[in-house]
Amino acid sequence: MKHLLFAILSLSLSISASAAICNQHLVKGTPNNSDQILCRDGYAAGYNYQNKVSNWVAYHITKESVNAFYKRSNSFRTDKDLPPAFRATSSDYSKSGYDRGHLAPSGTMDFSQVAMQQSFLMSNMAPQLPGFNRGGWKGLEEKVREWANTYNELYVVSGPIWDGNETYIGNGVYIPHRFYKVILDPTANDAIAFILPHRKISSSELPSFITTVDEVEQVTQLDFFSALPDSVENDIEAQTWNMW
DNA sequence: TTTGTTGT
Repeated sequence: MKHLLFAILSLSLSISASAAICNQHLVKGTPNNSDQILCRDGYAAGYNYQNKVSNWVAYHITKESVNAFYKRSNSFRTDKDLPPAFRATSSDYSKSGYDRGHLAPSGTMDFSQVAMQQSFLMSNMAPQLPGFNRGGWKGLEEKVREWANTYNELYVVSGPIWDGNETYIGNGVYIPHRFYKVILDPTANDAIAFILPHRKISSSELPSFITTVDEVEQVTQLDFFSALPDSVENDIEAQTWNMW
């Protein structure tokens, strides 16, 4: 009986702990329910069973979190929290010509060893061309870490844009034609958004991909920052933060 | 590289 009570207590504690972790990243709103929401220390993800890639990953970062770092593990792991039929695996990507590109970046999730390791779950990956992943995509995330230093605290949501005629690698991992990133400064209530074409891009091209949160919502059918008061949400989503 | 990967 003691053991049973202990088991129930631990289970409820672990459930409330993971809900609390999700709450931290989703406090400004959940973009949509997707097929399954995954809660990690460094980010929350809305996973797409059909495409085997997350529709969105959301992460709250601070000046402190981006300035702490653990050594990159490079240990990519299948996400066992997903039903087996819908899991992407490293072998899907192997010899495909595409990188296992992080949606929530390792370099931003490395404030603890656990958070860094969780960034290597395959549910946080999308097929990305090397010239994209190691070029402009990486450059934009470096910019995000700089902005976290400048503005103290940010909410970021990032993911693929699906247009319905993608091809796939391996056992059905779909290749996005475009990717988005939306960034909110909760202190000043300012936002900026990017839509990046999935091709080789350099960091110097990034300013040409700036757009509004409204535009990203239109092409993804997601709803960002819905927990903000409507007037604030409408205002920030229609303009671009002059931060570049 | 306080980063991002693949292939041997």
